[in-house]
Amino acid sequence: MKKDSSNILPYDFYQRSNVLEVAKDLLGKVLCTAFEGDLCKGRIIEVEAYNGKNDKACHANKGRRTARTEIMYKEGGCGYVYLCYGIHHLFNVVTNTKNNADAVLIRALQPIVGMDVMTKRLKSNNKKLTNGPGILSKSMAITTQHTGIFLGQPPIWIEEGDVIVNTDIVETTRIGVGYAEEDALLPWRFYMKDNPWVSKK
DNA sequence: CGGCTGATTCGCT
DNA sequence: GCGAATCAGCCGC
Repeated sequence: MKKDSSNILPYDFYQRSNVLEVAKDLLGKVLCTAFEGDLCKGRIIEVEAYNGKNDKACHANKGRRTARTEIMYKEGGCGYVYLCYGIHHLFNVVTNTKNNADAVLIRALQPIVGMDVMTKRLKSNNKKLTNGPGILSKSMAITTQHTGIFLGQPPIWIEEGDVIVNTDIVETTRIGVGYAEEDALLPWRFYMKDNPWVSKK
């Protein structure tokens, strides 16, 4: 039997100091959005960790602050959404405490609720709805205007998922961060082994 | 201020 | 398998 709203993740889940731990724990959790009455839910299948000022792949590397990255310095539990390649809205979860600019990029979901709405939002057909960071944001209707909002209530929140059993977690390098020199080699991408919703192949 | 690059995706040469 | 779409941030002039 499912519980109701009480299974929304508490903020102390996000505010732990080890972003790798939070990233792995987010696998299997359920990302939810509710815009204009359209409820959508997706199980988190794939994530990447970004470790604030010590990570050359992170926008907040060396403590950089701009209007965009300012969100990552907030306390854990809010969303950081930014525009990539001028087109795609990428959704991250801010972790750690205030002024520790860590974040977890949500890279892929397994749709659970609202596939019809997602399909309508994408316009283009015969594609998977949520197997990449840009496309999942589009399916869930998340945009840069939602950056900075907290994830404890509608329109965007994250719920407990089923307990993960008999599923291996693959740890490997992050995607598209070749510019990060030695940090590009860190095994900070996590996904469920053999899950068909993982991005790329 | 111009030019380049990117945590990507889609469509077609 | 390559390039366009198209914008925020950074660096050099």
